[in-house]
Amino acid sequence: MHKYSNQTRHLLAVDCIVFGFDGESLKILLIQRAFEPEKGNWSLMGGFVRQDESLEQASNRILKQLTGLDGVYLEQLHTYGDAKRDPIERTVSTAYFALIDIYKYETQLSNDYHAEWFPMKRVPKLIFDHQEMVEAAKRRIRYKAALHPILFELLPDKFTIPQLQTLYEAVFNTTIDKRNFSKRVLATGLLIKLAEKDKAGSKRGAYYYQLNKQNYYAKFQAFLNFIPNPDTLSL
Amino acid sequence: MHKYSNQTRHLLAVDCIVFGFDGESLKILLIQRAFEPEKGNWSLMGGFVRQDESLEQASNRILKQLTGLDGVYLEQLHTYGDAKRDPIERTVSTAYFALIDIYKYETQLSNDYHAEWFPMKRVPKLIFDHQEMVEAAKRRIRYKAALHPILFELLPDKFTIPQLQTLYEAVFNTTIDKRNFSKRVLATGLLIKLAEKDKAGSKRGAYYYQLNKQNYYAKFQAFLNFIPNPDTLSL
DNA sequence: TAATTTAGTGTTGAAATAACACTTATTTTT
DNA sequence: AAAAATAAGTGTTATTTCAACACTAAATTA
Repeated sequence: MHKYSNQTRHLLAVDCIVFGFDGESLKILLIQRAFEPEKGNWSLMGGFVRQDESLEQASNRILKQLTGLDGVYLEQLHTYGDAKRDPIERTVSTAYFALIDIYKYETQLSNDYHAEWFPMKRVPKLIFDHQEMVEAAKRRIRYKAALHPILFELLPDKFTIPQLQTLYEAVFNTTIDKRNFSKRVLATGLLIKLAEKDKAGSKRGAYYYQLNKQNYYAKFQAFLNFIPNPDTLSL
Repeated sequence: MHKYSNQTRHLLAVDCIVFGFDGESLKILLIQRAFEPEKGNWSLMGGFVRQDESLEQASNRILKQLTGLDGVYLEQLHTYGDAKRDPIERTVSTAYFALIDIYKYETQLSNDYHAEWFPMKRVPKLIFDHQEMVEAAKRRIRYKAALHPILFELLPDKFTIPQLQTLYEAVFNTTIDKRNFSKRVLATGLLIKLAEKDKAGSKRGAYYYQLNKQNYYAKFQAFLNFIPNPDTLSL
């Protein structure tokens, strides 16, 4: 029995903007919608919120369905509540953005959902207001990454400084002086240098680093100023 | 007729965290809940989202009901969707925070809603998860105000630099050197000095300033670094 | 063994920031 | 009418941070 009688009830959904980094560019995982309307068109992965499920549970469930991954960095982005945003029936949707290690993504799932990675710069036309959600997610990841060390979530456990720099350059669509960059990131105290080298990326090989988890959690909220002149970039 | 059949429908609400500044401390407007459960206990002002109303429309409607104000600075904070957050019946609530000029607030409305201003540091126990919403709003206003000029929304059209400084000191719970503060804010190019003085606050009187609206909108998104060492403050 | 490729590192000038104290205008008190 | 009290307003300097800049080292390939 409903106890707040007389109040309208609404459909509630979550949509996930999934970011990955392939060493080259920042990418977003999209699916081809399986049903009408807009069947076959590109869309974010989403789903309805169930009766006894929190929004976080719903988004984690949907993310797991799509990627096979658990325990992913997931952050609530914004709730989209325009009465006309879904042409079928009014649906309010909370968008979450996720940062995953693209190499942990289970690619066989791509087939199930007709999923595909698109470079951030070449996102196709999307259904409903998903375009707007993606734009907001792009702004948010840049905003947040300029101040907090979230981009490590996109890398594997072991990574090199040149890889990290390429990631920052991709996210901010800029180039950074490598001497200044390495000084800056090492000064955060977030990195632990390993003895091992990555021999794949270059002839000489670059040392692997891993996150100092303790410092990472401790300093996460501080303004780290990872990026020179965030002002001058169009965030 | 429902077209996404089989999907659960949910109650949807908005709750508003209303900030004001009385020249002394940052305050939050709370109401005494008018009905059971928790009747008479302190609560945020909120209400259900109607059938054909967006979340923005709902929050503006509720804010107007409570304060008499239109066109207020209103920003979506977060959506709270825990299945058990409302003990009566599952309700998902999107929290908005509002910044108002406390002297434009129509105080006769206080009676209708048993509303009262509470200093940010002395917020009473609140119903449901409203405490958590208020904490999130406090973090957000600091985070945002450290980088963007939102606090002007709390001041009247004409204000003095000492008033502005008191506001920043209240929000960040710190003291700021007044020479450095005035250099910093004047350097933003956001202020226009008026010929008139405010004679109320001091014997000598302080010059009034007003916002340069054009620069305000143009520079709003830039990282203005309004606050020295935002790191060292517990944001 | 010479050539190629990418990793790794230090210094210096410029700009931003933080620390600091006195004078001025006005009102209130004596 | 003069003195005291109060808050406003303003500049300089040392320190820190930031941006600009180029060569050497390690390993592979030709």
